[in-house]
Amino acid sequence: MDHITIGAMAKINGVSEQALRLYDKMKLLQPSEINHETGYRYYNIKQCAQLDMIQYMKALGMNLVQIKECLDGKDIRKFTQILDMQKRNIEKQMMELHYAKQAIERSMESYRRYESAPEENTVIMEFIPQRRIFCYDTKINCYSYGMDYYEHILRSLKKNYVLHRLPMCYFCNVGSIMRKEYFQKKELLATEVILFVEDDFQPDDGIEVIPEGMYLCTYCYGFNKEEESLKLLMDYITEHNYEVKGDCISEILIEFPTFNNYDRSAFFKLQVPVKQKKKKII
Amino acid sequence: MDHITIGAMAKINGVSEQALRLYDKMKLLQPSEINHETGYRYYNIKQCAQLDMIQYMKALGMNLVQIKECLDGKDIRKFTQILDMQKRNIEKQMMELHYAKQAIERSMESYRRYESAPEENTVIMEFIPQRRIFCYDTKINCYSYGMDYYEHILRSLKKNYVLHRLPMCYFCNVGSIMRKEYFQKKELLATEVILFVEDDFQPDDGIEVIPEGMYLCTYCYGFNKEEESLKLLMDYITEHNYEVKGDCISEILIEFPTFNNYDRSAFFKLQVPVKQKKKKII
DNA sequence: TCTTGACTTTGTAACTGCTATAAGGTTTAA
DNA sequence: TTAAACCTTATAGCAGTTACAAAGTCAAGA
Repeated sequence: MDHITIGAMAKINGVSEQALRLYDKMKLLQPSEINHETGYRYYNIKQCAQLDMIQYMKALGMNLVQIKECLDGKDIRKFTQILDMQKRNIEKQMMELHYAKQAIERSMESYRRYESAPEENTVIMEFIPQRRIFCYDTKINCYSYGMDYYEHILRSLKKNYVLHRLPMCYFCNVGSIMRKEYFQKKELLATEVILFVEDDFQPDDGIEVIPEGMYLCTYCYGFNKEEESLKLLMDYITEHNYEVKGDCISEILIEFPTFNNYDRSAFFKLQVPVKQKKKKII
Repeated sequence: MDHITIGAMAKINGVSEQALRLYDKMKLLQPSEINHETGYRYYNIKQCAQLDMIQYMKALGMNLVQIKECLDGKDIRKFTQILDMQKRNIEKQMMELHYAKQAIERSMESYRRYESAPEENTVIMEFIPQRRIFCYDTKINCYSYGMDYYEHILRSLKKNYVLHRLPMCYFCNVGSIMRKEYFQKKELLATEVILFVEDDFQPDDGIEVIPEGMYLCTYCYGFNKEEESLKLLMDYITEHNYEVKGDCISEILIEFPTFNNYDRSAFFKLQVPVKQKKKKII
């Protein structure tokens, strides 16, 4: 049978008629015969081979133009070149999906923590595993300027961030870090904003490792509560005779959609690594 | 500064102006102020928070409509629902990329083998590792009908294939399998067409495991050479006193783009597992 | 004040690989 | 003969931009 109508051809190959018409127009696969009075397209069964090839190349992620080049070029070398390119392409896409998936999981985790978080103004001890952060020093104290300035700092982080080719999906879970010395002196001074990144980022320029350990934590809602909560944490440590072991991190667990289009509102987790000063040896 | 022009807003956030105009039109992010005489849009620095949210959601793979729903809904539960959906979505996409990548690697491997293949009409011994195939019994002898019929068989395989939800990218590396009994009787009878699939397919309905082992192989170019080569292999086995250990596989390593739009042309590898009949015990 | 250049506005088309629809002509079988 | 099932072309739509064109606005210097 070498008189297959477009509908039949579509059916036996699992393609739509429109797709076949498109391939005709693009000269990817032209019917072996056209009735010039009616305009009807008729295919030959052997043309299925070409269609198989097209579908296979499509499955490899090639676009129609590339496929055309390949088939027109009549050069199998061209095909392998495109395969090579396509492979790198796919690896890149997989990387992106990988990051997106991690970001989603991180978001879900944050949401769960938000739902089961303790009350505000309570301090609790938590074990926190090792994490990695991307650190950006703004040289300006986050606590000495208002929210407007903070926005500008974030914009600058965003730029720096793109510069380091980090995937955009990490742009939740922002935070700031108050170095140990200032925290101990109860001085509200933090010049660095941070982003939590996955373990596949190697510690290098900008990437820092935060060690695992016991942390004293407190949770609060809203930017205006942050300073108050920090002071709470500082006082708690003095009162209960803890020793500060490292930097204090102010982590945004969830940032809420800004409903009114203006005010940022977020759920914070403040955390500082400690150990008991006068521990009894059992 | 609450009088940021669209260009400035675009720059500090790494977005295009057109994107901002689109967000305005879609009511995703509308400028805080519009000069009704000039039509100029002016943004407030605090609106960056909303833009961050949009960019973050986009990075998670959400589309603009979903983002709008999320932000409009003012419901964080909606967000987690979409996250959940998005996660499954990403996993599916990763699966597809995984298959596409495997298919590309398989193609590249085939191409390398094609380039370094031995001459036609020579028989060589090869060790071949375990493989999995998807098997489809056409109930019709591939060798008793012409190419037109073969095309129909392939169409039917394609359908069956889609039915089993195998990714389309395996539709290269087609082949046929001649069962041991017929091969031994030198009877050209094969009713099953096959596809090689990855190891992640569990042996079940349609999926069969081909054991590793030593295979006698011969390579040939073109469908018309296949029968001849099969006979060569059969005779070689008799002459050299080998014992057939399993089914004979006729594998298409590369199918060439059908340049003339008609004739299928391919590079075959015929292979049959054997052992020496009268092996000396050393 | 005029000019220049950098900005802004709106609107349209293009991109990809189709799908969907409409309005109308053809084939086939009862 | 007539209806069903097919075919044709042409158009719009999708999503998220990008890339124009044509025209209006702003700020600074001569």
